[in-house]
Amino acid sequence: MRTSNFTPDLTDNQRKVLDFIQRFIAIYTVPPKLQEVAEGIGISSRGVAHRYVQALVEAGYIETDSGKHRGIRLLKSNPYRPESRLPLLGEIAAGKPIEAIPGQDEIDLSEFFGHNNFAVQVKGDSMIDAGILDGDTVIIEFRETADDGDIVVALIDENETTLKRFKRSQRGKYIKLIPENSEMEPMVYEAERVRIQGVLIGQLRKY
Amino acid sequence: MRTSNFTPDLTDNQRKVLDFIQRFIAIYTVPPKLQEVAEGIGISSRGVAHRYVQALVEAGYIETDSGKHRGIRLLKSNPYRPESRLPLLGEIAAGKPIEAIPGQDEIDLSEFFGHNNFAVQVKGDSMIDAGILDGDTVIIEFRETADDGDIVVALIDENETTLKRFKRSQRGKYIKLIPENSEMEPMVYEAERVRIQGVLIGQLRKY
DNA sequence: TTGCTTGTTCTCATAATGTTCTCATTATAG
DNA sequence: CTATAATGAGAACATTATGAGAACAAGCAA
Repeated sequence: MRTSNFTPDLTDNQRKVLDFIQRFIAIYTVPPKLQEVAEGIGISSRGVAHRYVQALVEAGYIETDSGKHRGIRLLKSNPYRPESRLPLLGEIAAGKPIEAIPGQDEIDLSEFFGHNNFAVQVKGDSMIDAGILDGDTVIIEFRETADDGDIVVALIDENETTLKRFKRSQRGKYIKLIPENSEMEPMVYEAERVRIQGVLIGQLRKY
Repeated sequence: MRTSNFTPDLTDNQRKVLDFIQRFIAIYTVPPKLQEVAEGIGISSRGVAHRYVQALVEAGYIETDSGKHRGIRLLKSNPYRPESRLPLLGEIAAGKPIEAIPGQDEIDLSEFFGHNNFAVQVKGDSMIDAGILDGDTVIIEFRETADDGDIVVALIDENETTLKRFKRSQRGKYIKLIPENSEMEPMVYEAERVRIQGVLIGQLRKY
């Protein structure tokens, strides 16, 4: 519970409130309202929460937009920034223990969270040979164009949506949508019938 | 890019509306009308929906083609989405356009970033039937015990590390490490020779 | 065109939130 | 012990945010 900030000018509870506000913002991206602050530190009075918040204002840790809902602003940077990186420990199944390779590298998932991205849950086995199983979640970048070989979310006849590998015919008149499953056949459509909704940029699965 | 030092320029419901509009466009490819916005956030008044939409216009998030039906255009996406969550659009590949999953409209990846987790890059095809391909990244929770059926990172003879499905023999004297690849055979070791380093909790792939 | 739908502008109410108090209780220093 | 600071509850009030719906204008389709 010890943090790097040593703040002797705050009481324990004021410290607790500041801590809560920082964590709240990290999680929800918006500051808490007084009711939430109160609950966050285990009391029931908005008035008391307000008193703590004012103390933090006077101590110079935060500002408030007086009257506005969720009007708290942090003045110093938030130590609880959400993490989107993980230590990457090296390749597995090689001859050495994992521990022998200290975390010198990390993997950054922030590109998964871009503004035009969304996640879709996959139903069915049509992409099983590409390692995309029924129930997996795929991450799609919202785009209207794709390159040959991309895996795309395609809308057919403004009606049916599928995840397939994309290929254009030589003159661009037809579009071939190729399942990655040896038991299924590629489908060919006139280009006008197919609209790209997005391109696969990632895939993930929770166990 | 989102920092912590700001007061939200949108109220809770205004954010909800922005979120709804983005999701609506992703699903139906056209912007919603006010009636749909109203229903989308659980109110019945077109007038109120209009007020929210106007607030978003003034905040610079959207534009409207004044008077036109479905005249909303997105300008910038909302910065209020935490970097560990993605909008989740529902299941793909069924016969219909993507539908939202009721009750669950985003996926949260924050559990991937726990302190005891690390990422490992997979080498080889031994888990290919489980949809884990060569080059994939798996997310491991650092643990020393596992249950039967878990996929684990196991260290054999303090020397060799592999990713396999874990199974204990009835008396616990032996441990079977099962590859998910029909061309490979399970391996059996005396329990002392195998040490669990972690358990698979997630898997991801970048394209 | 006609008739219906949709967007826009209002007013009126109500709920939710921030703010300021008073009063009581607990912890702590001296 | 007493004095003081810190804490908690909650009432009362002001302001902000929200919701319903009427009335009218503008778009849209048959």
